[in-house]
Amino acid sequence: MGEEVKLDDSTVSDWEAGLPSAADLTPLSQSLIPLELASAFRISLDPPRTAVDVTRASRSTLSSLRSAANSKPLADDPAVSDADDAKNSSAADAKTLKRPRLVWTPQLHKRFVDVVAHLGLRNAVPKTIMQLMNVEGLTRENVASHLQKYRLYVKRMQGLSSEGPSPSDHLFASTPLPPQSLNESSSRGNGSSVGMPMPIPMLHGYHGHYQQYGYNGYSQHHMAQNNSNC
DNA sequence: TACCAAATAT
DNA sequence: AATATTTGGT
Repeated sequence: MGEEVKLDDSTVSDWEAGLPSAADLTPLSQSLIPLELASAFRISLDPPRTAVDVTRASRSTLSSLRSAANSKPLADDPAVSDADDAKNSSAADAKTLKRPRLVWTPQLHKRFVDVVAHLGLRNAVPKTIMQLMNVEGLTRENVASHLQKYRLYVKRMQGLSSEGPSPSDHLFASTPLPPQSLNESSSRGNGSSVGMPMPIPMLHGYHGHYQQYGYNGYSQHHMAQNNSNC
């Protein structure tokens, strides 16, 4: 109850405003204690950190700040502004960096299903789905992998119509099946029909620029049972 | 290049 | 078990 600390990119940017520039700081990859001193006083030095470590650490920091502010401690946030990241570690490593495994929370999965339903199963391909979901940090591969499983689930469910989902279907079963949306224009190869004025009324909700879907590196353990039914 | 299903890896 | 990655094909 009460006390909601709004924490977004602009807030973080404000904090960063007064800070020394990266050039003024000793790189984290470099030890603050000279080697000789360290050994003289038996100070154990931290192992050297790579740029990847540093980037991961700052992701993690921002991530935990956001989830704390969210009072939604169970789901972390993928959204680490790459605007800032890009300054530090060159643009190249957005690809190079090993992201934590994506966790398909019920919210994230719901968004996925909404988009797929909107496109119709025939037009729903990974790239388009990813774009329409508009979740920062979500990759085409993430979506492709999930889509593959989802298709199997749908096929399985259609085969055995009128039968309840298997107990192993937790996630998929938590979202109603796309009402046979095998519709929509079947043009593959050039999907420019999507994204213009009329389409996608159903994707509400996201006025803000950020999402707090579950991405999240560690602890997949306790994921709360978030079964929101309409 | 994107896509796909299947197999396989983590 | 859930997600990622590889493979071999369109």
